[in-house]
Formats: sequence, structure tokens, C-alpha cells
Amino acid sequence: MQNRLTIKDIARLSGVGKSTVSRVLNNESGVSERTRERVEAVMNQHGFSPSRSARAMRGQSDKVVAIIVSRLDSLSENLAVQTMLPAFYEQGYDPIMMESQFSTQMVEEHLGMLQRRNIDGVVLFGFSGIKDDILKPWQASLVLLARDASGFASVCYDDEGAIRALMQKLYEQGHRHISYLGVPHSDVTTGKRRHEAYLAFCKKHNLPAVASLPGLAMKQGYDQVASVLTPHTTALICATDTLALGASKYLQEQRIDNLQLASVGSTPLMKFLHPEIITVDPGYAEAGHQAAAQLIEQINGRSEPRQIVIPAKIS
Amino acid sequence: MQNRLTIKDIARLSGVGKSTVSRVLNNESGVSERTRERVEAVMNQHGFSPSRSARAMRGQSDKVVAIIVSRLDSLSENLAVQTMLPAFYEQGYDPIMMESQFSTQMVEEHLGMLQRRNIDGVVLFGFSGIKDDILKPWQASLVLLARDASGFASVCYDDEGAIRALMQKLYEQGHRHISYLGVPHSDVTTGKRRHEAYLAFCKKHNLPAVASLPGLAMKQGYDQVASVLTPHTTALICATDTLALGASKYLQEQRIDNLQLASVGSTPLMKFLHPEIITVDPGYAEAGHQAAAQLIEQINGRSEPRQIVIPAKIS
DNA sequence: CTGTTAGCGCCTTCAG
DNA sequence: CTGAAGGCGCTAACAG
Repeated sequence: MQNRLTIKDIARLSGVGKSTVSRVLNNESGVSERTRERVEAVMNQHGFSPSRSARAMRGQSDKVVAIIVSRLDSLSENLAVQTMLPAFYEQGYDPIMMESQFSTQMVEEHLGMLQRRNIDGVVLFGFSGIKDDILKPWQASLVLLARDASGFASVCYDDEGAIRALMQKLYEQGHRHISYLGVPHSDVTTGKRRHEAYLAFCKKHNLPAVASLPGLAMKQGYDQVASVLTPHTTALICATDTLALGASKYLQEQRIDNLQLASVGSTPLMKFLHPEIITVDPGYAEAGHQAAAQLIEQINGRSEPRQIVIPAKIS
Repeated sequence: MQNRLTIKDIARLSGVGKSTVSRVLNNESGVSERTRERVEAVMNQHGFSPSRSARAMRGQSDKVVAIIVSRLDSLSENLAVQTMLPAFYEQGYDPIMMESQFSTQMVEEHLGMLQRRNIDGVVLFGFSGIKDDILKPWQASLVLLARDASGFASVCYDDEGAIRALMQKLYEQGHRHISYLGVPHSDVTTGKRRHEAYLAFCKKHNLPAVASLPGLAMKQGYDQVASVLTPHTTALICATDTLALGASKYLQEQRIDNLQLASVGSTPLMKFLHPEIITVDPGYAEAGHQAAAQLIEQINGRSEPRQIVIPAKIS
């Protein structure tokens, strides 16, 4: 870890000047093919790699980004992060992880810390309560996930499309009494948009709407399913897989098995525990990919903040 | 993000020399109280924070560590990482995340990458197949989690104690036909040690041992439970919560409800889905904490590689 | 095309 | 106790 070579060494070893080595290193034009090859040979031979810190000091960028997840054990966020990591590595960025635990205060603290560390960019998994002005300083180097805000880059799921797809499927199967278990409107995407999509479909097809919006937690699903079940109910849509997990536990306990469950989010756990549930994949993997790509483009100044929506795929 | 202040600015603003500012920054002795206060005042006033890269360049350490998890969605590893992150932040270390997906090749690649980046240390969640010689170069700055290897620092769970505690509990409840669902011996800790602890208990108390070691996956638990159920079986121990999840799905489907389940690993998901299962907490949270602490001590040269074992807590 | 010359922000002698 | 000078590894002008 100690006596690593420097460009100076490489220069000496290949009989050229430091700057030539630097040019080769950065694939700059204006180096003869012969010289380049020679220098590259020496580099490989010694397994040379330039000092990050030194480059950072000159270039202002240390090629570090942060990913702030809400919870490390969020099934959906995991899927997104899983595709994000390789994408960052590929471009030479080191992703550091932080957990917000759905606390705006933690987000603030983390962002403060990141700013002091002069980090290149941030992917933030959004949740309700985050105020835009906290994010302001990051406008140019932030990608919001699962949430959008005007002026900020974001990668969102197609909340409306996802719900509509599920409803459509159930409708085609003949269901006419479909209940809904969701999240309060204070959560704009998972809460409001999905619920409204449900209501819209019901209205359009003249179906009775029976809904409850307890929250994101499994236990809330478990506790509240009963409240949306009527004697006519034949199907139930859950806004998230977590809610569906809670709901189905209740249904199982009550031995209610004449109900078609459907939910947004086809995580592996869900697929395994309840393959009978109709799910729609909001495209977590794709979202992770896009978020990383977008952030990198922004960092390199090759893109303005864009708002991306991932199409949902029924599965 | 652009024109941050430097110690030079602070020096000018407080009417001292750069070196004095540097001394204050590093809490070095040999600065008069008055000067120190003045400089500190200016620093706070301007929210000054020194450039990481510049310090790194001089000091060799950029205060970055890596955490290599096997899978981002591992419930147990998540719990450990959750306590690790704050511990690292507190000491000024940035933890970057990597996923090995149980592939030794990925581990190699990641470690190579980390070495090139001149990182300070690594926490590696071990699994079977990792060869010691790959880790050799990291001997001084690596902490192995959930696995041990001679010469390396490690934080392990008390596999034997955990199983014994579960067996003891079941035994006290009157169970005499306890089956076991585990992991192959190629996995030394979760596989071999736990299984042997089971066998030892059976032998000591003269119980019949009925076991199968399918693997780590939920589906394997699901597929293999049947093979360890005899007409006499009244209890079943699973080596991991994941296996237990798979097993209990099968039992539920078969409407087998006269079986006491027990498992190592009391993750929140487990607690929620199956509160009736007897679990023992291997101390994931504590392990994360200790791993971070140990790594930091090693980096600072304040500790040799130690092998730590976390006591299991029945819950 | 290539080498030389300055720094980037910080820490570390070495003189005052 | 404090300031000035030098250098860490690299990039970016500027000369050849």
C-alpha cells in the first residue's frame, strides 16, 4: 500500500516526460503511436494506476457519489441499487451508501456531510416530507428516485400505468368488486397517484371503489385489510408488495382464499411466498440503471436534469 | 461546489500563517489558546472544511472503507450494515458498498479495484469458497464477517451457542423429536458448525437426529422440509431464517400446524410473518458495530487482527 | 509531438 | 509559539 509508482516513475522508466505520461493516461490526442504504446507497456507491466487523490485535487472531482436509501432492507430499493452499483463502477465512480430511515433530518445531515466532502453527486430515494429547498444546492448533481420535483432530475415509476395494468387484468378476469389498499396522499407517488389511478379506473368502468390508505408498513396492511373487504369483494389491489405481504398474512390466517390479490412490485420474496398474486413490475432494475446513467451525465455536464418515467411491466 | 475556502484563506482572514491553521485543524499542541480560538472562530464562521483529497495526498489515507456484502437483500447482512454505517461516519470514514453475489471472482475483482484505489480497509461478508490467499494482501486492513480465517480479523456469530440455545429451549418444552434443516458443510459456519452443534445436542440428550442440508435458499427449505419430517417429529430447527421462511411456507400449504418451528436469525420480516417461531438473535447489529470498530482500530494501527465472537441472544 | 514549469490544498520541516 | 518554504502526484499552460 506504500510505495506505489507515480507518473514520474513511469516517465523515467519509459524515458519520457511526466506530461506525456499524463496525456497517455487521459487518452489525450497529440501523442505519437509509438510513444503511447511504449508508455502503456510500462504501465501495464508495473500495474500502475494513478493516485485518485492527486487527480481529485487538480480536477475538483474525486469520482465519488452517494446513494441515500430510505432503508437498507427495502426490497424495492435494493433492486434498484443492485443495478446502480455496477453502473457506477463501470464509470469509475465509487458509490458510498447512506440510510435516511425516512427522516428528513437524516437526509439533511447526510447531504451536509456530503457537501463538506465535496462529493460529485447523489441519488436520493425520495419520500414524503423532503422539502425542495433542502435539495436546492444539489440541483445540478442530484437524481431523485421514486419521486419527482420540478427542477430536479428524477426517475419515477409509472404509478398510474402500474395500477391501471393491474386493474385491467383483474377486470378482464371478470372481477367487478376490486378493493384497494394503499398509502396516504402525503406520499405523492406511491400514495396519491396510485390511489387516484385506482379511483379513475373504477369511475371509468363504473365499479364501486372501496379503499383504505393505512401506510407503507406490512403491519398496516395486515391490520387494515379487513376494512376494505365487503361481502362482494373478489379482488384486492395493494399499492406495494409490502402491504400485500401484510394483507395476505391476514387472509391466510382467516382462511380467506377466494380473493384474487394483486400488487405493485414483483420482488423475489413476493414471487416466492405468493406466486399466486398478480404483480406488476414497476421496473426497479431499470430505474437503478437509468438513475446512475442520468447522474453521471449530469456530473459530466452532458445533460440537464431530466425527469424519467420507467414504464411498468406486468408479469 | 466551486470556490471553497482553503487554509490559505482562513490564514489570511485570521491573520496567521497557513501552518498555524493546519495545526489548529489537526489539534496539534503548540498553539497559544488565543490564536487557536481566533482561528477556530473564523473556521466556523465560514463553515470551513479541509479538502479531503489534499489531505489524502499527503497522508496516504483518504478515509474510505469498503463493505462487501454477499447480497444487498440479505436480511441478516442488512442488519449488520445498518449499525456499521453510522459507526464509520462517526469516525469520518466513507463506506462504499459492493456486492459479491457469493462469487469469489467478484470478490477478487472488487478487491483488485479497491487496492488500486488505495482504500483504507474492507469489511467482507464471508462465504464458502473464498480462498485465504486472495485476502492475503489485506491481512492488516480487513475484517471478515460471519466467517473466520487464521491470521485475519473476524467477527463471527456464536453458531454453536445459537443452536444449543434453541435446542435447549425446545427440549425444555418437552420436544424429543427435533429435526434439522441446514446448510452443507462446505459453508463452515452456517453449515458445518451449526449442524454439528445440533448433532452434539442430540447425542448428549440421546435424541434421534434427523437432518437435511439443502442450502441457503428459501426454495431449498421449501423443497426439503418434507424429507426431515417423520411421524414423530414435533419440532424443527432451521439454520437460517431464510430456510425457515421456505419451510414454513410448505408447512402452511400442507396445513401442518402441530410443529414447533425454531430458527437462527430474528429479522423483522421473520418476526412479523411468523411470530410463533422461536428464534435466536445471533447479534447482527452488534456484529456490525464491532466489525466497524475493529476495522478502524486496525487502520489506525491500534489493534492487531482479532477474532471476535458475538454471543447469541435467545428472544 | 514532447518536455518544462507552475501550481491545486495540505502537512511538515526548519528557522525565526 | 509562529511563519516561510518545499513537496505529495497530477494536470494544464507554455515553450520548444
